[in-house]
Amino acid sequence: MSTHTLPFPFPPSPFTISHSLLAWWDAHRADLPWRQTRDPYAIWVAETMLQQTQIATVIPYYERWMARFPTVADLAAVPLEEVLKLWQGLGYYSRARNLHAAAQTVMQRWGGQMPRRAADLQTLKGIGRYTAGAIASIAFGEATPVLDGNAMRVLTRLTDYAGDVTRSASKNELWQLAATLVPDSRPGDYNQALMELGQQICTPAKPACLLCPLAAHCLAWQRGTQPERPVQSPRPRTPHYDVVAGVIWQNGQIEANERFLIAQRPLHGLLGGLWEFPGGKQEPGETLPEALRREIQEELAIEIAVGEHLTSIKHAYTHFRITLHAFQATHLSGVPQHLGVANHAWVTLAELDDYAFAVTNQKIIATLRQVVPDGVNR
DNA sequence: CACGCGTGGCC
DNA sequence: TGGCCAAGCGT
Repeated sequence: MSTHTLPFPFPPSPFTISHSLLAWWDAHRADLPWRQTRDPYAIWVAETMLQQTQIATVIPYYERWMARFPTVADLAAVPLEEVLKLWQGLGYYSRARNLHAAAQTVMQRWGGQMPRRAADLQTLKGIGRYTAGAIASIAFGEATPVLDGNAMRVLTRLTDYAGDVTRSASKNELWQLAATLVPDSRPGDYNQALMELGQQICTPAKPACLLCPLAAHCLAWQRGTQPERPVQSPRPRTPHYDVVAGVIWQNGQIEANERFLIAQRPLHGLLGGLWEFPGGKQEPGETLPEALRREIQEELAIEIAVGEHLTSIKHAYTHFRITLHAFQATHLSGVPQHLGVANHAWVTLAELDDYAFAVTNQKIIATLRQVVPDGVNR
């Protein structure tokens, strides 16, 4: 049990809280794929996929991943392309790149064994304070805290904490509280119980306080302030952009084994390392075809003629929205196989399956498969 | 330290 | 519908 003092008064003893929580969890814990093992690598993969991502979304990705890369050695041995392909559609692609790089670090620097202590785990790329605590407590039994969005909601309500949790100073106080509460016995179970309480009972809207094992100790429940916790400063409104993409093929009429031009995005930044149909944002005062011609010229140094509109796709990212307009286009002076651009490829419709695309471009591909007649590219 | 980074579900 | 939220991390 940690001996840190709380930054605010909270009478119940840590043992009272952890004991009630563990009793509840033993009766109500969900059966999840990554809970059938103590393999630190499996826990690591699951925790990384679960960052900012819901359980139901993660499960099929986790199953595919563990079937394809059962050990850290398997992961370290494959090229990044294959890793990104398996991560396709899961989002936050730096997680996949970091997992891959850290697997190679584990092989080279740690002799193929995951480090056991939270402090050592946190030196690996993509493993921060939360994930280090999760792996160390669940796989190795270290009495170290975790604090995710769920735990933060539970703890702010339990103590009726009024600080703005978007500020890191507030998060530090809550980490301290979390550390105070972690028991020496079953710390991994306790940490999972804390998060699962936030997921199942202490939900953002309409928490089920009547079913909560901690209600007797909960200051927000006593005061009726659950809806006001946690306190968060509002996010700014999300802007909207119109984006164009060119599906570039050789002739106006589709031929057998028609090839399309795709480009790989830079390894860092938005959708880093993924492939896409080339294009970009529309500037003010530009028509969509004008924007497409300009973007293609800047990116690939070729001139195109913009043809038929194929589809428009609305998509919401976290901080902005786009409408992606896809056009058929043809290269005006024949199709160069080498563009002087490193990360591009001419591929058939069937070969598109080998590349990792973001969801917006997956939708363009789906449209393309309907437009291109059967028998071509098959 | 504030911000960029994906996608899907919910209302 | 747009905004909020989800087992966060790196810079």
